[in-house]
Amino acid sequence: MPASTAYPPPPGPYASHWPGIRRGHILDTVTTPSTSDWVLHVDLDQFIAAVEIARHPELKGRPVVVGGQGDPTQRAVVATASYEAREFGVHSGMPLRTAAKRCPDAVFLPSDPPAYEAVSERVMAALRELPVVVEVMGWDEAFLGLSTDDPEAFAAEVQRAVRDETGLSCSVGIGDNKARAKIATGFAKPAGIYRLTSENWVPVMANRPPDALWGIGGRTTKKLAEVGITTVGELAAADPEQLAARFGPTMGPYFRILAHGAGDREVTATPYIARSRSRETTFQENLTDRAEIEQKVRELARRVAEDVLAEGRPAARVGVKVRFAPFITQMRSVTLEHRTSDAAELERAALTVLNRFELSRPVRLLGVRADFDRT
DNA sequence: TCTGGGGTCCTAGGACCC
DNA sequence: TCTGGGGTCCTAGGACCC
Repeated sequence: MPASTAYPPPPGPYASHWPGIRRGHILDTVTTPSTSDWVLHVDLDQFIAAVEIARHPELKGRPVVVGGQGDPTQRAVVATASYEAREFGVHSGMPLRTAAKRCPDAVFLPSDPPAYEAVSERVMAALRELPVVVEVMGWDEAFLGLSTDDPEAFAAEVQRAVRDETGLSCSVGIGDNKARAKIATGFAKPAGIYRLTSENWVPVMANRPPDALWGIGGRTTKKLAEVGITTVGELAAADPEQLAARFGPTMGPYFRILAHGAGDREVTATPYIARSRSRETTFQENLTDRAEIEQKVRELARRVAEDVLAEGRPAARVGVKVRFAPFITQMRSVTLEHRTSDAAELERAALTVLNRFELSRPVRLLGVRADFDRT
């Protein structure tokens, strides 16, 4: 049984998922890249399930569901479902219990993060062998920056390299920036190649719902619908002032920019600097005993302290997260008087913050977070 | 659908200060 | 005191992503 049931991406030096557009940035909304300047987005197909199938070849062709301890009666969710399992409506984030109901014949396997991490490293190493800049975005995806006159041929070479190195299949999106490359990958799946640039952006995207964009999810799509915006095309044509009034001065105009397909095209291999480290646990049985709750917070704080120490920079804030039954989440935090990496001090701070909660309901999750100062 | 774990960034209100 | 206006910091929560 793995000690951890962590889900991708693991803590590590990964790039931010924030597409990186801010007020004041000059945006490239219409230009076509020179023929030799491309962003590729590589995404492994059903990565976790594929790793498991690779080491259990007898599972090939069967519905496979990976998550938690592999026990569908437990409180846990699906990390990845194989394409066969997806046919039954099983998808990532779904409770294992629900997955078992939808697909009773599925094989349930425990999540084994170290195994996925090891395979991921081989994939990334294979990508780095190519004449590209590699920006890792998680266990199973990366952006590549490169120069070529034939991006499709290069994408096929990427697929070949990954398959030869690891036996795994991947999809490749080709774009004139990161946002378009990322979205293109979705159209390439599985095992395909797709190109999305300013040339075909409007015909491909204009009639899709806003959550087809990277950075707009279900909540925002719903709110946009309330003001009559139901497609990417409508969002692209919306009044920035009105969007700012509804979604804030940064997010409002930013959504419109996303709808134009604009975005950052800088791919960087520079190691990522973490802003925070956190640990959290959902309990199989809710906790009600205060002493036990305190004990769990201590344990989490010590694990966070290890991560802080490994980071080599002191923590500046400590936060505690409590999820009460049925599913009410609260967070409290403090700015430390002085920064520290000391486990005892971080533990003490976490307990002080815990004291500010009213622990009158059963607790289903506890979490501890340390924030670093941004420099 | 009884809903994991680890992150990032933005927003908004209040405190506090000049 | 029947109270302006701007700036910054702190904190809690929301949304999104893998």
